[in-house]
Amino acid sequence: MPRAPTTLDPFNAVAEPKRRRVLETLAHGEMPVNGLVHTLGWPQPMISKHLSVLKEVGLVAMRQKGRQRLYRVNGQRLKSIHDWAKMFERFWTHQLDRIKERAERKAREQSQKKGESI
Amino acid sequence: MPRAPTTLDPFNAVAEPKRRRVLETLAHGEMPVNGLVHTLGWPQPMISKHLSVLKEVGLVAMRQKGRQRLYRVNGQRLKSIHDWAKMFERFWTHQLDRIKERAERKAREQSQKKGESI
DNA sequence: TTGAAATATTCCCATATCGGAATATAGTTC
DNA sequence: GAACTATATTCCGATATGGGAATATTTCAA
Repeated sequence: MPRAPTTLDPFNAVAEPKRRRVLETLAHGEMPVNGLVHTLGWPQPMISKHLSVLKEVGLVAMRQKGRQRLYRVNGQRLKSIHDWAKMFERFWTHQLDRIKERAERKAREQSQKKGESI
Repeated sequence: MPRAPTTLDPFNAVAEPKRRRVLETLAHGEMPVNGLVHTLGWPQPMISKHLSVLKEVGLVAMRQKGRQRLYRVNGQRLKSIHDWAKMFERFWTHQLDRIKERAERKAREQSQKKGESI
């Protein structure tokens, strides 16, 4: 079984670093494809292909304006990633974890010393 | 060029749905490999392999206790995902966007009507 | 209608992946 | 040190991928 398709969900789509850069660029505001081409300096087909994936998973939305296609970030879909990560919030805010970690490190250093002296 | 390695960064590691489930399970607290095996009901080598990826990118940490290996979530690494997504926060909290979106939808409906009447 | 601009799609290929099965390794207990 | 427990690693094959190059499609303008 191969890896899950990039179009399976926002997590897979966002795994590709270049697609993250596209989103970051669009964070500045709605932009046509050529805007991204010039800002990022990548070949146009490459931009279009990445946009296609982002659009399929709903991370960006598009509207047509003349012969241009203006892409923009879709907040709701990005929120889903944010919400998922938020579920681990206590692991970086709670002071308790740092204390526990320090204790563990000390314990490890202790056993380390013991090992070295053998 | 194939897809970026899953061990490139937390984003790639977390793309795999099963690895997300492993992390969610570990959110309940430190747990040995067999704990995950019994909780998730997947083959042990599968759990070990996913843990290996998560560990390589630093999303989990491990400590040995007898013959068991206790895995736990690493908050700092998960925070990096949270922080990245947070950069788009205004796209789901800011009221302005919803207003703009509604205006755009209206405009689209308008041109839609025009098209239908032709 | 012909042309040009803006964007999307197709075809190709080298490659990392996930799962399954089997096996290897480390630590414990007797 | 033999048996056992807990976990990790290896080997395998099918598959979707991302980039490059070329090409197709859509839209406007003259």
